[in-house]
Amino acid sequence: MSRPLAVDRHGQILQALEAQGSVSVSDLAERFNVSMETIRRDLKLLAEEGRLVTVHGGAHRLSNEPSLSRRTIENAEGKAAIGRAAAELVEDGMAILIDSGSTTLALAQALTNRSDLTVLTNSLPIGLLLARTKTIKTVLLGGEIEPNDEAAFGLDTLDLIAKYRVDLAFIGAGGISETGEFTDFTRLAAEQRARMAAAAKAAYVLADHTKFSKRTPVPIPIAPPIAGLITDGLPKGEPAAEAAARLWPIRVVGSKP
Amino acid sequence: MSRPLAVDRHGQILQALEAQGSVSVSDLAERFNVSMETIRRDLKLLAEEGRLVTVHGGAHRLSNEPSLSRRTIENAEGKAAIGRAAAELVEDGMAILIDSGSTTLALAQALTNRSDLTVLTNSLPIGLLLARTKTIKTVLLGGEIEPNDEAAFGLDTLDLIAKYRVDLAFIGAGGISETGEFTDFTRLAAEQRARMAAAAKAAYVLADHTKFSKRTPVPIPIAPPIAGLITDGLPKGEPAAEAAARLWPIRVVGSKP
DNA sequence: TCTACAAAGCCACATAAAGTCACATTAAAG
DNA sequence: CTTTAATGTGACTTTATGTGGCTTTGTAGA
Repeated sequence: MSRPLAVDRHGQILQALEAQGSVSVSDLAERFNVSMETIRRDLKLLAEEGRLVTVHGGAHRLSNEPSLSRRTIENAEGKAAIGRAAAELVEDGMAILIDSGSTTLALAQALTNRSDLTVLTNSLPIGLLLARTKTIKTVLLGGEIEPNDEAAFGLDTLDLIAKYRVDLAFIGAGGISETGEFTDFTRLAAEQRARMAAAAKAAYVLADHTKFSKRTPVPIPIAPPIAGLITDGLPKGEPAAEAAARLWPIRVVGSKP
Repeated sequence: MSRPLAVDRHGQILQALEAQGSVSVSDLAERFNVSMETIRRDLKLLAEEGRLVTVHGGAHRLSNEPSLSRRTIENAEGKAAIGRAAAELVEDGMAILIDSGSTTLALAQALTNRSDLTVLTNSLPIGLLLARTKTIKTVLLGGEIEPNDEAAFGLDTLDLIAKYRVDLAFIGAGGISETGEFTDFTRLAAEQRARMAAAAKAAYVLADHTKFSKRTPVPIPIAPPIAGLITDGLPKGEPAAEAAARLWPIRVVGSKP
């Protein structure tokens, strides 16, 4: 009777976690025929490596909870200021496009008391929020839903974007590179944001100051007629901020170092 | 015997809240098979985190209360029974299409613990609910958002429907005519539901017993290969119910007069 | 508007399951 | 055969949940 190696068990725990979102100590103990204490030690170890979080009775994956809801809270005031500033650019009668993300959600929030607008978005929370105003015509750009973003991406979304022309587009970004370019997590998301910008007469990128210290792998191939970047602060001494300042017109709202 | 994790319950409570706008203590206690006291403690905890507000009898989300929530509560048990019955028809690996509406939302609720499914829907609450499971691939059929339905309708939506073929479709209806036909409020919605049914190998209509006494102007031009109607009761003496019984295969779940 | 009654809420206590820690035991490696 | 890392065991603590008595709230009928 060969006992399975501990490493195998760790791998399988993570796999189960990926599949189910959460695991219980007692289930795992039964499954691997080891004591609950052993499982607890496994989970504690994996938790220290930052691969899961332990809870009473078991563990659940970390990426699960702090998706959009947590991000929304992060630097809420800064994002709200950006949202208000962006909303001022929107005139009655315009058709605009709003990308997914917590910063762009702040823009949608700032638009809720407006009327006579047409808003296109791939974000479900933004779509719901604006549709409920009943005064803003809202078009949802469909596609495959990305759970972390709570927004649609994919071929269908690209198709739909191509069918519309809008006055303004407000784009988000995953991060900003040392060269001042906007970057994203995936090739698809980057391409999609670029197409959104291209569908508008003028496109603004909304990014709060925390983005300047974030690096994500794929540059967004955004076309030149970008109207500018709206942010709540340019961190001094941050190369990404200085490079971006040379590259794009920047509007700083509120006051962050 | 492993007790389900408390955190999972919290997550699901928040999900249900997002989808329905409000939840009741007694429903949740039944759903999770725990005492009402436990649910109260959960809600109190979540309320302290600022993720919901508790009210007498349950909780509701903080932001704006949606028009959908009220309808969801109307005959909630009947709709839940229909949802569970419909969920049993869905097998692992299937691609299905779920129409918008409070009854179809109950189906989505019943599917939240499933995996290896692809779900297409034009409903924003259903899309959000299922995407958050992370185990169900969700495609949102975009288009213009109808605020009352919180769902997409229009040319774009029809285009997208045409691009897919699914195993099963679950369709809602605004009412049922004296001739037993399903009817809807607008020409567009009726056409769209018919196209949804046509995109599936088999289509079921989900309608609770209250629909038999509702009349809406536009018949849904649904094609013959409809697999049947799932309802929670056929009101006796109601001409619409008797006509429908002659027209379609009907499955009655639960027990309503 | 007032009253009565059922449902919901609250609190204190009981209990079972989960967690922690120290120490014993086992199995594999040198 | 010893060493060492992993695992099991048992005593004790903490947490989660349930239960019963009592209070509060909502609502329907007088």
